[in-house]
Amino acid sequence: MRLVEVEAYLGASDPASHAYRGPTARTAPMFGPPGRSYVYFVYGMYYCVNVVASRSSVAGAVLLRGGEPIEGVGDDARALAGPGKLARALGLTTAHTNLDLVRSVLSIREAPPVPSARVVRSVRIGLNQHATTHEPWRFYVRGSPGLSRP
DNA sequence: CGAATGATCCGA
DNA sequence: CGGATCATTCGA
Repeated sequence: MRLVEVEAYLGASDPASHAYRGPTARTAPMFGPPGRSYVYFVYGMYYCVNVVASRSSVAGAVLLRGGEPIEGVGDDARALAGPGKLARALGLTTAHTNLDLVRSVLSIREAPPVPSARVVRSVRIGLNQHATTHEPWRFYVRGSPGLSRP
């Protein structure tokens, strides 16, 4: 798949982040080395996949919120549209948390750059409590069918 | 809009 | 321990 929507989460400075109140068993990967996965279970039925993106001991990760299928014709264009659906389509669960994404079963690779005119930067969505950060830490490809919100 | 559905975390 | 919470999704 091709990633078309992501959101950034930091640590102590980001009230909306799972890492806001320090490390726990669940959020430990967020405080570990970059390039690993952080997968968690929400709402009793969905998993969400993150890529840890800051150096060890500094919390920071990127939530994968949307993707477009690129292999397998006839794929539902919206099968990866949303963090819960993306994790489900990839078959990822908490069993896949804290895995090395560079040299492991999963791999994230560089792709031809998306023209910057098609990249939109906005505020994060789906956040409840906390004065949700007003920082524009959500990035997505304009018009993609793989977005969590069409 | 609200239900589904269960792990997690904090406060007591 | 108990209950409030939740970075979601789907269907009325």
